[in-house]
Amino acid sequence: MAQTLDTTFAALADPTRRAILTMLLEDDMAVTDVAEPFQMSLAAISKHLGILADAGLISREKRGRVIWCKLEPDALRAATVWMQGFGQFDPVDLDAFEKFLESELSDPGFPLGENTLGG
Amino acid sequence: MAQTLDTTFAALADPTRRAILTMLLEDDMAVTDVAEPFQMSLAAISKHLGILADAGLISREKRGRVIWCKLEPDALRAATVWMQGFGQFDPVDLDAFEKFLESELSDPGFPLGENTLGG
DNA sequence: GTGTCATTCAACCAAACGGTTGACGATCAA
DNA sequence: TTGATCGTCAACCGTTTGGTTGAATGACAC
Repeated sequence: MAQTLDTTFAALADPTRRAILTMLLEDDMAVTDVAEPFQMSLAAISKHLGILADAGLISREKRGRVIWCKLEPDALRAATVWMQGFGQFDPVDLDAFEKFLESELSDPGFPLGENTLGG
Repeated sequence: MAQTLDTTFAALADPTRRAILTMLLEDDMAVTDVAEPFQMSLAAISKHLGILADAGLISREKRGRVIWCKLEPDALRAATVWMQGFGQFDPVDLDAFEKFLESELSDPGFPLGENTLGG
């Protein structure tokens, strides 16, 4: 909710959190399911989700006893504008990103828990 | 030099370091001159510059007894691609960035040392 | 050489970070 | 009501971060 460049970039600086965002790009997920591929405690994942939510990068909605996590890509807007201003390179190569996502989500992918996703 | 998303985003997460990058966008600068607008020690700024250099976001070249700092915007490429992949919004609004820079660099701008530049 | 300027290094500090465990409140199912 | 599941909270722990100070290095100027 803070929505500052500070919190946005800090949230993105952790590979576990980037991996979570990548998973949520596919579909909304319950907290337990988010935690499943990682070899760390549910409480740790819950903290990461809190940080992502504070940065506005995800939202959480409680339905029954399950909390659903949803990507909020608009939160990246300010940060993207900031970075593009420095980069000044040609239109970003989204094909490269697609390939990156494929290799991350499909194949060996998770379980991770340590360094992954370009970290 | 590390050039990972981890180090890039971590480097960008600090408002002082983003301010330094903004200054370097105007021109190359000596370490002492970089430090001048901030109300913190030269050693602290030197550390920040080290972090930016480790992330590949700046380079440092020694000429005589002066070390010149230079922006290396290409280091933002991987991070920009990553973020754009999530954002999926329309071409980024560079006009907004120009205005942002104006307001940051010209008017009250520095001295800062705490929270600034959208932090 | 002597001094001065530009920058980093080393040691230290408080606060924040990323993780753990165990207890807890809510919700569903029997 | 009892019990299992979902998720967070609270306390703790070791490491990292962002800052300080003072000493050390390197390069110019006299």
